[in-house]
Amino acid sequence: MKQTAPAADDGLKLSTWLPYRLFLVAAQVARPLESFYGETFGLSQAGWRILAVIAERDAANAAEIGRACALDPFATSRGIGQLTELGFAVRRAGKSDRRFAAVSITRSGRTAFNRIAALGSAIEARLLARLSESERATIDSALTRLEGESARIDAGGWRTLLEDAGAS
Amino acid sequence: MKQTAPAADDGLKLSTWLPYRLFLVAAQVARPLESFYGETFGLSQAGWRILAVIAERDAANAAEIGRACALDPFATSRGIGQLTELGFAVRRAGKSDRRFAAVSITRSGRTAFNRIAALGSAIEARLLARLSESERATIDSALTRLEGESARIDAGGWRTLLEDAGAS
DNA sequence: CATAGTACTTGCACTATGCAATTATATGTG
DNA sequence: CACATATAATTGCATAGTGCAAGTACTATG
Repeated sequence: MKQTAPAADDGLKLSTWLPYRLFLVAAQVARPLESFYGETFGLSQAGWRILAVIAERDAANAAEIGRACALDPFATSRGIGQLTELGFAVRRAGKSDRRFAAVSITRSGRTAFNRIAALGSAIEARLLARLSESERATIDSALTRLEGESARIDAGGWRTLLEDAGAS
Repeated sequence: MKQTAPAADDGLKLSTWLPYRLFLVAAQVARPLESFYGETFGLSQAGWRILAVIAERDAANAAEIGRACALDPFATSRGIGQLTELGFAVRRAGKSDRRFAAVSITRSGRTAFNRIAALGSAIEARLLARLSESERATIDSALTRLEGESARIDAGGWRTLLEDAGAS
């Protein structure tokens, strides 16, 4: 009476499945960066992403920030809270409409950002060094399309995915 | 007395930084899959990854599983615990050395795996449809190198990264 | 000027995670 | 053969992160 079933199945192998491979690289590369800004500044992942956004976009409101770094409004609000506590950002009320926050990076926030960004650039350089010039170009253009398609997949939800697959 | 500093900085832009772009695609694509196996089977992310590993490798021990899906021993143990509670896996003691677990997928585990894998394959197909044949080949070979390099980056930690960058 | 709507925040319950300590087993040593 | 040491896996507990309901502050509209 055999209980287990090591038999034939759908051919999905984690190690060759594209989304998992992307995830693996992203996760492995994020870990050292995360422990750096965590240990050094007490910053969370959301905090770092928001810091990076307000470093290039002044007086952003919470919704803009959330969109730019794929965070929901709650996480965004908490991340901004963390940054203001650390003195890396300031919240002011919006100019015309005071419901909108106007979040700006501070001088010490920019200093922190530059230190983290240096590490981030070093990581990216290490990765890019493994690729030829033409590979970089291919990946750059392919990633743009994959970003778009993955956003649509996400927006559609799993029900849509099964319908589409069933209707083949 | 200007407190904020929207001035020049290190040129890191989140939206063009390779690790973030990989993360974005992986995260957006994982969300619908995650809500599918979460709602349908009450499976966590770790649970799904372990299920995928034991679907292709019978009688694996916890360390093997952890390595194969990049989970630490604690998360691995808990994931296996979840799978056994759901009836998707069984733990037995190792044959020669009883310290090693021998985790195997059950029939209902395989059924669940096949349903999730179908959705996973549909997602991958949606992504691949956006790429040409030659792009797929380029990305496949590039990802292999990026996986290796990111593993080294992770293993080295952030101190190593700064040393290397400083010694340029 | 009350009503509804928007942008954001907070509180609270729930979940996940990290790490110390524990269990069970195996192996080397006097 | 006892005993210290090592290894694989698990569990307990404190802490941190998340999701969602409700709340605050403001604006727009009939």
